[in-house]
Amino acid sequence: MALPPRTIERLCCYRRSLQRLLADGQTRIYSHQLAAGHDVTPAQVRRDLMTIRCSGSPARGYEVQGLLARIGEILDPEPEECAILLGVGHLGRALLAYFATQGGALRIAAAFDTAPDRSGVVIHGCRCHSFAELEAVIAPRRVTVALLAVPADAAQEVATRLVRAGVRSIVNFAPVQLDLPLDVYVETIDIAVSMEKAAFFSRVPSTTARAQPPGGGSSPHPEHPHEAPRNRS
Amino acid sequence: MALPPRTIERLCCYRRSLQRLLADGQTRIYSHQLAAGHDVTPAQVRRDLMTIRCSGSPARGYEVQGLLARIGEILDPEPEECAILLGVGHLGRALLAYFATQGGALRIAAAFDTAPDRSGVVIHGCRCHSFAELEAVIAPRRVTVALLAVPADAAQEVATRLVRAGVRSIVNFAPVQLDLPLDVYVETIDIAVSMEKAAFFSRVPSTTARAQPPGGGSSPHPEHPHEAPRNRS
DNA sequence: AGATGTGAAATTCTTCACAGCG
DNA sequence: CGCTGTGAAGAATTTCACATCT
Repeated sequence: MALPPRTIERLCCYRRSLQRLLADGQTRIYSHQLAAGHDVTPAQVRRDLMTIRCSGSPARGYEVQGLLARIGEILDPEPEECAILLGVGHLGRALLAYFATQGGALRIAAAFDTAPDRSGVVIHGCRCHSFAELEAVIAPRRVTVALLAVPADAAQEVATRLVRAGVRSIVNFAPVQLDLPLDVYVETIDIAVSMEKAAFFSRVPSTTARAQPPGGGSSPHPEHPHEAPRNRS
Repeated sequence: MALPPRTIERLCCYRRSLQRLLADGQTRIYSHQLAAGHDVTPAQVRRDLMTIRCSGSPARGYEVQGLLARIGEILDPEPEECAILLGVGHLGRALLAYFATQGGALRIAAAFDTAPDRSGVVIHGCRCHSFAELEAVIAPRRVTVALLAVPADAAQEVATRLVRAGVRSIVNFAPVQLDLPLDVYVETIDIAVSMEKAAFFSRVPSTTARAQPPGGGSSPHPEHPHEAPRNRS
């Protein structure tokens, strides 16, 4: 089944909440509870869960474990899948530190950098290789995702080489648009853009202001009073 | 004028290209050229530029400087505006390093951390303070954006305090949903989610496959053959 | 009463398609 | 021509609203 991109994103988020909930011993949850933690409407949660064919009971809500199992079926990589990191500068090291502790299902199996003094060393539990070894190191592995944290002017070249080596999906931290085959998925995380956006919306409080119940007066019957998320774009 | 969030995001990206172009001495550009570098259709570019009331000439395209000036009017912060950084761990330092060199218009004026050995030092040109000094340090400044790079379990507390101190906009790197007043803009950058999404779409090549010209045969007249972006979600 | 499940409506965003200009 | 500017169409996404269950 083909799932909408937005739904996938939300499922990732729901899952984190659900895992925490399960750890805390909560076994059931209502759509509005899950919605509250994620700036979405309960209707959105129900729709998302419906989309992945999860169902709950009006009396008891959804089973936390059931949701986690189903979301896991969709999101979990196969056990042998792994990620690699390209570029072990400040950002690369931060990523290694982050995934060394808080890491999800996908582990960073290897890192690569041009600087000779970064080759061979182990940083936050991850072995760092020279770029020359790229193909050799990833060939025997099943590398699903590459984290591209190299300088902007090297990003395209490295990305092209990654794809030639078989990588199907790239999380790109370089502030450039990568030109790659259509069947390669690219998710760009552009911190400067996020910051500019944030600065802009701190001045102009977001176009998509939540639609107030139209008409000036007090609407006599606000029906479901609890269906309102935050208003962020 | 209220601009759609997606348009704002694209304007940030266009601007970077345009700045590079200008530096290279190019004075004019057509919508399809700008589109090519950003995975959007020329129609989208024209629509975006129309939305911000830029116009070009059919013969010569758009003036690069004119576009930059207009985009600047929209995106540029006022000169005294600045950003602050919360949390000087691995990620925080990476952010400081990044903005020390490649920084845009908004400078990081100060950083904060709980660790005593990080107080008072200057990292990548940015002075690091103790959290106790937060209000005192930011009070005389006009802090528009806060970069929140503290551990997940501290994020909510710090965010609340930031808002109380007058911050209107937060770029949140912690993998938690912040509960804040509606008028505070929050942009969450969740690397784990991005990676899970990337892993998923490496397996399931994206719902929104670009619509092939329907009907099996060769369409006799594919009209504008050059209006096709990448297909990423 | 308060949930879920879900067609249908609404909204947001993108693309089409073409008039008009140079 | 090939490009801009743009109304109108089309997609994607979200929300409404209500039948239904417990």
